[in-house]
Amino acid sequence: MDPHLLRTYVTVARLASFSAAARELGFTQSAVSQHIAALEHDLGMPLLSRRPVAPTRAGERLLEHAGSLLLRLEAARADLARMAGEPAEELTLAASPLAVRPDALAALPVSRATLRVLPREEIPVAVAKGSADLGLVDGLAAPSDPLRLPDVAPLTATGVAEEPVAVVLPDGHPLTRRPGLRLADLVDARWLDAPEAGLPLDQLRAATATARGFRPALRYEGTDIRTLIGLAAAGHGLTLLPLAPARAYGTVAVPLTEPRLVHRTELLHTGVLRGPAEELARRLQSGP
Amino acid sequence: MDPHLLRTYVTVARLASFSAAARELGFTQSAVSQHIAALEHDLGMPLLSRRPVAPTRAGERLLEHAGSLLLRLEAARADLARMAGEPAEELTLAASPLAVRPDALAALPVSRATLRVLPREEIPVAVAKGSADLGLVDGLAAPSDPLRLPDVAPLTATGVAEEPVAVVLPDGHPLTRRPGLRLADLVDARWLDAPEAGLPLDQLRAATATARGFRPALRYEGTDIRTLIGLAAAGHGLTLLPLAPARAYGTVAVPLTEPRLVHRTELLHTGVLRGPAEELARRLQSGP
DNA sequence: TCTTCTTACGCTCGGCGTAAGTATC
DNA sequence: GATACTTACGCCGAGCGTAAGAAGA
Repeated sequence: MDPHLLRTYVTVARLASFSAAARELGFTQSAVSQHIAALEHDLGMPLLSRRPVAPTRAGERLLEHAGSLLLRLEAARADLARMAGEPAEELTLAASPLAVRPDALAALPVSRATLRVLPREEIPVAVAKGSADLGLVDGLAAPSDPLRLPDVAPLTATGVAEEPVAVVLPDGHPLTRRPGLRLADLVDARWLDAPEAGLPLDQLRAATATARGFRPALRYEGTDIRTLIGLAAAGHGLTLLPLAPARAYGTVAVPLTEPRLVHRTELLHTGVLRGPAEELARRLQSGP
Repeated sequence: MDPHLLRTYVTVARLASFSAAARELGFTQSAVSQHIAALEHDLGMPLLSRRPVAPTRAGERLLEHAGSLLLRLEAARADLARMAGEPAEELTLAASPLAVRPDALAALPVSRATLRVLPREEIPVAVAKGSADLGLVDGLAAPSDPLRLPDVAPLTATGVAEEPVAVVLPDGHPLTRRPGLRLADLVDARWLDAPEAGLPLDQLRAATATARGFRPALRYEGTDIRTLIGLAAAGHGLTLLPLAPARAYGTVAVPLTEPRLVHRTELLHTGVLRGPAEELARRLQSGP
């Protein structure tokens, strides 16, 4: 279970070829063969079927383990490396689309900073790997509950903002008049499926015992919120957004009152913060 | 960052001695010295201060990473090993104290089974490492929300039971008459601190923005629920328990209505279930 | 027959133990 | 000076590449 062997294993599995993996890793194909043989011998079972090269059942399972193992290994190295060098002049902030609020933008230093917008799940990974110094993630949670983040490495999360969530309705929709909406009112509605730009609807599923999942309508794969709101306003389906951006373009959005959920933003970082990263973190936390 | 080196490192750090670690690991003390030197060279920084042997700041951080890393490595091996051998006759069920309900006990096979009661946090670890085939964990959650479990390895969790939670009150307590209690009514109360037997109060803290933590009273370190109830009935402090056990001994317990939380029990297992484990899992899931 | 993985074999280097060295209590 | 970690050095084995072998398309 040497990480080197695991690394070759996942590469072989991904490329479905010993020789291609060898090229990518800079080994001879013989070495790759020996790696796999060693791993299979160590675990006492075949991991790959040959011709065509495909993981066995056990191999599939190993891939799940290996992924997070190698990620954590990389995270540990990156974390320690950050402690060694000097405070680092340049700064990278990774944020999910809805986590970027005006006050966060105001806190950014004018130069030597990069703002990288990524899908929600990739934020913790980016911070863990060290490809970002700080992360801003958003999500749905009960008021003052922490977000459910995949713990990909020992990261520290601190809440920086909470605000109500609202359902964006097309102009003239019958529910427009209401001051607040319950999710139960909307079980028959069609929802926009926007995994990158919108809020994760699957977190709502648990809350609504009545609804057996959400009926998806159009799917939007971009990260632009304005487009998402446009789609909702055009009647392609409902979408859930934090109240402020939901109403930013003059669209009609009604707060969601039941279940009681808030849009929460958390700041993610590793153990020690120094230099510009520390400065930015302080400003983001005291910001709103 | 070879796992062998990490293992040596955590051992040295734990024992605060190179030579003691060498004895425990079956190496010469010279080899241990070389391991640490190799690790420090690889990461480019000192990890341990010598005389006395103690982790540096970076070393402390590495310990956090190394712990979960080695655990996951062990979990991966155990998981794969379980897929290889035959379905295994003996069966071990690890459960937290409050997860063991009468219906779970009824589902247990009469022989060749072990029921191991452990503190809540150790259940996922036991299942991951393979020292238990199945796990039953309990905790507090919003209705039909999954529990927040530390993801120590790719485990599958399925809900098996949910029931109301109640506050155990001493006889004659002023709040006894009420049909239901809100946590806000109880912020001034003293709570029993029973991390192993009781429910995790820290999960409540987030829910009560008003209360700045709970005022702890007596601390109980055992796992026996009857004792815990006895302490509460004797007026040593309040305690939170699932409704049924809370009232099992004729004690006064009032359901908690706000925040809306349930006592949830989940079944934990790894990817594939075979033999008696599969049988038991099915019975536990359909049980209540 | 060509491609692709496996096996044989030799070489090199990593890693362990023995033993000598060094620093701290 | 005793204890505990480090360094020197030699030996063995792990792991890589070259090259030959086997098996499927």
